[in-house]
Amino acid sequence: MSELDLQPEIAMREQLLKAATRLFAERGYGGTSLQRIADAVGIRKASLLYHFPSKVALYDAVLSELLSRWNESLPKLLLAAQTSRDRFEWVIHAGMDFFREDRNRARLLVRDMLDRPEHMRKLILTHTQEWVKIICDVLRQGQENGRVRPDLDPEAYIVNVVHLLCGFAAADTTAFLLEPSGETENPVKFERMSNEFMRMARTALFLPRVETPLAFGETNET
Amino acid sequence: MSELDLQPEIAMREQLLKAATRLFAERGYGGTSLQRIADAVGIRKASLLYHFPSKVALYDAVLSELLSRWNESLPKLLLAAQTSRDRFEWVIHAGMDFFREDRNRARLLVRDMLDRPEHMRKLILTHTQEWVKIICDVLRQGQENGRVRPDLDPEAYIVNVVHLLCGFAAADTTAFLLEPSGETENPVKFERMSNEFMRMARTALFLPRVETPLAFGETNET
DNA sequence: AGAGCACCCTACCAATCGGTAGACGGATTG
DNA sequence: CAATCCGTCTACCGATTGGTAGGGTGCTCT
Repeated sequence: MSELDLQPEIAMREQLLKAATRLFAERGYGGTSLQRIADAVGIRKASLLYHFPSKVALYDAVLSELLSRWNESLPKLLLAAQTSRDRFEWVIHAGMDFFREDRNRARLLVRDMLDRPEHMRKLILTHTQEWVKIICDVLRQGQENGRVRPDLDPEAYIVNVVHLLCGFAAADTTAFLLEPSGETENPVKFERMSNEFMRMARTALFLPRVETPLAFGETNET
Repeated sequence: MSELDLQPEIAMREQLLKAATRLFAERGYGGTSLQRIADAVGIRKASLLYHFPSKVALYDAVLSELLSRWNESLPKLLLAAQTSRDRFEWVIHAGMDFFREDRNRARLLVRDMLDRPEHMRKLILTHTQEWVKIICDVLRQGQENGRVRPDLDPEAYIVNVVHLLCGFAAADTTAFLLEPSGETENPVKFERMSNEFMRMARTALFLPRVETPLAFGETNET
């Protein structure tokens, strides 16, 4: 009886959060019952409701844990980068890795955008408004310096890049178009998707080096 | 009593489809009950189940109607365009308008991608595979002709553009970042989003005209 | 006139939903 | 040892779920 429960109860709450994250991401809030979550970790529904007072409380906990994880990983990257080109690569890569590392995150966020738009709006506002502003300033500086394309719309550009990132939520489905036969494994496809994504974002952002029309094989420093 | 039912029963099935489309898009499959759909059109749940044998049947009907609408609008556009630049603008615009015309479409598709990935995979395959191939061929031709950027990955590019399109599903939420104060009305924001989206897709696709580095104010013919 | 059909209804079903009440066992603490 | 607390349990709640059975009602076709 002692070898059945690996750790006594240290991780029960975390186990629940993990299982709930997966299930909410896969089947949505309405499509996931407390029963199912409880089954996933091998306890009874009533025991689940001891740890979280209600279903929405559990859901909110899942969501806020995700956001805190995001909030703790981003600022470092913003500070770490040096040149503007660096900063670009780093930030986009950060977002991409964050979603690719656990695709449930993207799914969860997209789902919440669809299920509770007004709620997500506030949430996005408080969690991203400031650094959206920062990035926009950098972009406008770049436009004055002649490094960033002058016809780029900074805010709209960022939102579209976010949309591209969210695309990874459904990448398991859409990436199928890369090679319908389905021979290559998913990681390979994601690599192609990521590379092209980065190329698109980069090309649509920077002006080519003067007098060499190709935005291709660029070296990056200030 | 005769003025209550505007048209006798001509449109009952269509009314149901319309209401179901809206509700499924807003709250998802699991989050929408037959009761609610029936209420939305003012009949009883049992009467709904006369028109559609089950919930999934209704859902499938909603989905297949959406797809047929898409299938009937696309080929025309593909044929109508003449030059390759034309074709590009037309196709992307077609997708954009299709989703913007009724944002429930985007929401519904994205939801289904999340809810039933494997199902959507088959569906996407049968409905889009052929013209993805066509577009890819055109892109590769363009690469040989020196009009399309040589480092572009055709398939991955298309998938990413699709992701961008799907972004309109959540645009009500994300477009908030354009101007957090929320003064401008949504149509204005969507216009900005669309313009920047087109600019990104275009810039990341075409090589600039030789010796003029700006992809800006281009005239379009062969 | 009357048989059939299309359409909507009321009434009901078992199953599941989120959530509560309270008992039990095993530690911790006085 | 007794008291207490924590975590899980069984048992139950009313509401709602998707779905069925069958009874009208009115229209059409013979």
